[in-house]
Amino acid sequence: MRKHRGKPANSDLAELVHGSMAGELGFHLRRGQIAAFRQFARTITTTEGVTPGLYGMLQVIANNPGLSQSALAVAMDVDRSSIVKVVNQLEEKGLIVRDTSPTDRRRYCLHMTPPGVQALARIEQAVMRQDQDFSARLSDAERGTLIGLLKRLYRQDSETPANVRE
Amino acid sequence: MRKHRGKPANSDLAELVHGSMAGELGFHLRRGQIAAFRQFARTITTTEGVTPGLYGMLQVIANNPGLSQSALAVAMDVDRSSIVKVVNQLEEKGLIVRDTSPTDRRRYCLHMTPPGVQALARIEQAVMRQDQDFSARLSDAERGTLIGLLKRLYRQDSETPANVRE
DNA sequence: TATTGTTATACTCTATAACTATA
DNA sequence: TATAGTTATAGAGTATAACAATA
Repeated sequence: MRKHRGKPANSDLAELVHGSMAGELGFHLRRGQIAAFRQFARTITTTEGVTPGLYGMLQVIANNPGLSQSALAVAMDVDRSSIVKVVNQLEEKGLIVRDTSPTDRRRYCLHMTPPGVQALARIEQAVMRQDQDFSARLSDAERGTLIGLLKRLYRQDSETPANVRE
Repeated sequence: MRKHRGKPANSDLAELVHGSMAGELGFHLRRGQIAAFRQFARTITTTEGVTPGLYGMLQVIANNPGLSQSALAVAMDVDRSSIVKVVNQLEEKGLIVRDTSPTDRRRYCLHMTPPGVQALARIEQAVMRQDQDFSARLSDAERGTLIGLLKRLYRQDSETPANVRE
């Protein structure tokens, strides 16, 4: 998580021109996402020690109990080797457990622990509050519009037919 | 830049539930941005060898000729020590030059080279085309609405009074 | 004293490849 | 043969701290 630095002391940096990027959707998307990460870091990560990625992982485990590490890796869109350390951390924190699968001894079934469920419930409240604060400048209707437009954007990426490999 | 892997072979991963994240703006913002990065990687990075960050840096240099490395660092929101390697790369590629400042011998003035200008013009065309493709599912009006809503979101982050340090 | 660019160093996140134990 | 989890290793990308030259 990058630390958020304040405004620069150099006032001659204030009026930088961004050229054609000002018209690019990707540019504004990136900036919006960076702003969202920052606010998450200021509020949730500082108080709960959980990054957006870790929070997402907890939500996926909580909402899909018993899923394997490989399944979690796909859900998080990272390699399964990259999942190991993170799952270790969540386990060491006592938030989740690796149950051995009764049917396949290669595989772990990931579950929340009772303290994990409790922690997630608390974090979830904070995240939802923070998310509302973040979009405080938008009306409820505008917020809904924005989410709807974003979904239509990124779904084009995930609606590739499953039998087609790139 | 992360490589984009195709759909998983495991079909049991298709229906993962995301719980309360489905209602969080930050979640959809992140997914939208990841999708945008991916398309950029598929198109621009593959053909031009330029990441979104490098492209942004070239645009800032091109549109603010003579700026210092420190100014560029502020514009990119990274530490000035992190800028050195990237500026080296752009210089080695012959896209920019470090001119010594006539008034301050500590400082470099960054400028595009003629080949750099040419390369950026070509990349910019590709980026704008790619950006249009990315939002092909939106009408022009919807695209404008989306950009407008995003601006209102992230500007709350940058409209902090300059004299207030966090 | 403060600032600019630089270097050394470390940390995080991620990927690739190879290994093991299962299937 | 293929899959699940793991390890070793490497590469981005970034930060912090300290330094020399200059202001």
